[in-house]
Amino acid sequence: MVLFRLHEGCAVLRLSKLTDYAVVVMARLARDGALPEGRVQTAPGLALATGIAEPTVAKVLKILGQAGLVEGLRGARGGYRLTRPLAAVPLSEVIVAIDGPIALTACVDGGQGQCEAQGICAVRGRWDPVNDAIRRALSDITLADLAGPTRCAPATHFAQLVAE
Amino acid sequence: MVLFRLHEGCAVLRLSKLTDYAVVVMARLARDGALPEGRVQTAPGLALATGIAEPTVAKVLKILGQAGLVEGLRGARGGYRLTRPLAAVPLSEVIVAIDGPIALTACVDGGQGQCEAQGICAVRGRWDPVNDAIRRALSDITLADLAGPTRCAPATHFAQLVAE
DNA sequence: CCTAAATAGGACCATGGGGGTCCTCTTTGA
DNA sequence: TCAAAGAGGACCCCCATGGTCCTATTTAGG
Repeated sequence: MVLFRLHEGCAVLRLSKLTDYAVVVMARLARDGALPEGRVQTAPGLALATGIAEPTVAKVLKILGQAGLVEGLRGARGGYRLTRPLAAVPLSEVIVAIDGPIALTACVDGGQGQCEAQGICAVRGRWDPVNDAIRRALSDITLADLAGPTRCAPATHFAQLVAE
Repeated sequence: MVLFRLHEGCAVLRLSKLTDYAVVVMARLARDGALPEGRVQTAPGLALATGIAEPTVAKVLKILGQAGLVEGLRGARGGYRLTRPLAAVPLSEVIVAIDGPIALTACVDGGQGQCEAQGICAVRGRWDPVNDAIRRALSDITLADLAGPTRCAPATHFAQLVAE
């Protein structure tokens, strides 16, 4: 399972800040019409719109681009746009793009040889139902469910704004 | 959601090592008959049985004791025993005991005033379905599901054993 | 009554992974 | 030809976690 701490020390599950940013940035792209075949939005512009630092926005967009979740157009008048509408992007895909595969323990899928060789790990394999449940929950929710019809800012960055 | 990294860098969701240890230690308590009203098991003994460092085992047991998941008996011939059978302990309770409340973002439950004051966070509140789904998944699985009938070692510690 | 064994409850420190920034190269429209 | 923008890295700092240790308290047993 993923526990999101977000530095408030109140939550066990951690969602990486970058994933939080990614959701916000993609929601902003959708809001501004940067949809497939639509007009693009620049990283500096998205930084201004969301309040997230520009280098960070650029970093997130590059990662999302590698994962195919956004399309980057280079050169002057370049920018980014979504490759799919938000409703077609499960949250799990964003998490995987930013943080990697979703699993609770290292005892998943791979690593069988190790555990069996030692023969002391009876827990091995039993985390699978948990992992599956988590993955399913994350796959059933799309970015359209998270992004409201209006503008938004990341929860984490918001805390920074308040603190300043 | 909770992502368990476990230092292999392959998983997005992170489960804290201490939680991993807690599951293993509690499973060992059950295996050795340290059930409610049963005989107790000492921290040093559990350390030997599980291969986890003794100070770490002691720390985990103290935390579990504060959460009421185990009962500690002081003095000579003292030790720990479970307060409930494993089948009555949802995984979520162990996670909460070790890491704190389970939630994906800080935008949950509390913090309403902040977000509304700023008026820029449209995502707020929309994480709730995700959080609920995760909590539900973690609550539906008990330690009995994770702990096999035989002995076990934590996945993380196991990796250390292999590496050495 | 005294001692040993064990828990309770802290303080304390090191480390590594993530967040964040910056630099260079490439592409492309005007 | 130039400026704007993405692509792809390298790089650094911070702090949360994991791990250890110390002291006080409790208690069985001789």
